[in-house]
Amino acid sequence: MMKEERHRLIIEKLNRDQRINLVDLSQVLAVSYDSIRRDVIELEDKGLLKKVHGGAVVNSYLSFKTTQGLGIANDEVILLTRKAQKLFENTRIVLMDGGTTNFHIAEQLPKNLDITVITNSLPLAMVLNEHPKIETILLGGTYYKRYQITLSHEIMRQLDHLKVDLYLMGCNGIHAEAGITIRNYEESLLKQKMVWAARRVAVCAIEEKLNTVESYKVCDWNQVDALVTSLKPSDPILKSFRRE
Amino acid sequence: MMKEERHRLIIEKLNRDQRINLVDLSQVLAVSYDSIRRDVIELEDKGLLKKVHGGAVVNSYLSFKTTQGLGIANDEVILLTRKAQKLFENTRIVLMDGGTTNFHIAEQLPKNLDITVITNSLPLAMVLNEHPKIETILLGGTYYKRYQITLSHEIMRQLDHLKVDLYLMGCNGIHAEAGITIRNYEESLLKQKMVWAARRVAVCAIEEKLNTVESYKVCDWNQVDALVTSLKPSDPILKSFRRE
DNA sequence: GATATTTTTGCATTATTTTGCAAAATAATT
DNA sequence: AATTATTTTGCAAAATAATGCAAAAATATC
Repeated sequence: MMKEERHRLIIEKLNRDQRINLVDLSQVLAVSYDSIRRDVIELEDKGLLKKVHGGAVVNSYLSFKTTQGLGIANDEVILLTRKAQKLFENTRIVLMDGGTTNFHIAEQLPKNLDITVITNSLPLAMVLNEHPKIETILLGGTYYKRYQITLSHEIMRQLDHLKVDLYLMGCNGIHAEAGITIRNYEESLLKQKMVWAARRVAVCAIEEKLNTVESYKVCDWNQVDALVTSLKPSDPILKSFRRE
Repeated sequence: MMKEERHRLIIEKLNRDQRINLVDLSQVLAVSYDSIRRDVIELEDKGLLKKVHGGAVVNSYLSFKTTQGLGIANDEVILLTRKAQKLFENTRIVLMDGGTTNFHIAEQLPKNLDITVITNSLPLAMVLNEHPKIETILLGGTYYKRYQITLSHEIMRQLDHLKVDLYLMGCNGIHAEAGITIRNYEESLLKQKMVWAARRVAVCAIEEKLNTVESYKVCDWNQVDALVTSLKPSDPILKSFRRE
């Protein structure tokens, strides 16, 4: 039996029973305990289940559905979140705003990472419940249900007094000429301020955002210090973004 | 049976019965008394219940983790939330803090209610996603994962400039002599400020909170303008709370 | 089609976690 | 004060997890 097929069966059984047991599974699927264990590790990496001693349980077993509307990470996003982890090295205070990409990056941060995350995204703050060592600070303001973030003048004022090591920016469009653009005016103002408050700015984006332009500009491309994508650095799509 | 599965069953039973007994549980789940006791300790660490001599009771700050995924509020809470709706008549701006009771009240508000809710509770803000006409303002600050609320000096300052029509206060203990009390010091300071910022203060509480006292005092009983419980107004338990 | 390369698998060994037990300490009850 | 119930603590056995390694299988390359 092939690995992919086992993965499918494991997820199916998990959805039926809410939990699975590794020993049972290895017998039912007639492969070694180790293979099942490795399958479960892979599925956990993809965020499809939560491994526990003796088996696995569905991801939201005892946790609030923060993923409401945020969807399950696909392979491209998983690769992206993996690569993004390097940004957190030698970093103490990180600013992260909304968006699915940032959400998944936060979700996959190492459980013992000891940093401070400042955010205006409610789902992002809540997903960090599972990371006991991360200190989370939530920026207050009017709550925008659609994007599940807060926005306010108050935040602008708070950012005046802040200098963070890294700003992980979510965005809609990235273009070498047009710079970073998004779809919401209010949010673009906030992001400008966040760029200002950060020593280093990073953008993590899936392929479809590259070389696209949206309505409101946040900053120029040269104000971004790092771009993380799922592509190989040599990919021709990235050509226009190369500097020097 | 796996540990995680027991945890789920314990929380489920706790939500049904309001309290559980360790000896019974160890028989029902067919594991040793010690294992159950250790389970309960772990669940208490997660803030999902409160351990008492010989068993455990629901934690009023029971994170919505549980209520969301694992079944629904019980009859007492449903009756309470029904009655609480009346508080929102002729009200434009409401301050609501954390706690399951407030969460359920917010969840059950009429879909077309047109008010502004100011809160420091993330689950409460998110549950209002389903109420398109309610404007939500989130108070920012350090995020307390355990209670899923924010706390900060910043909030105190913001409340200085605020006068709301109604403050719906969550609490742990209500007593005619000792007043309103809770278990967390920082939070008690915030609640004091919220009382100050409100023209009218209401407390919604399940029966077990009546006539109990916790560590930190928020205010005197006579500072509370309305008490909503699942009991009939004539119930003898409410005798000491009667005024006039 | 044969060979090299990578991926997957099962096994053995070594940690780690979980579990149940029993003695001692503490709290509740009469 | 005596009795009973519950909690705490340390410990050893059992179950499970992690790791490194080599054989087998699948895939790519020539």
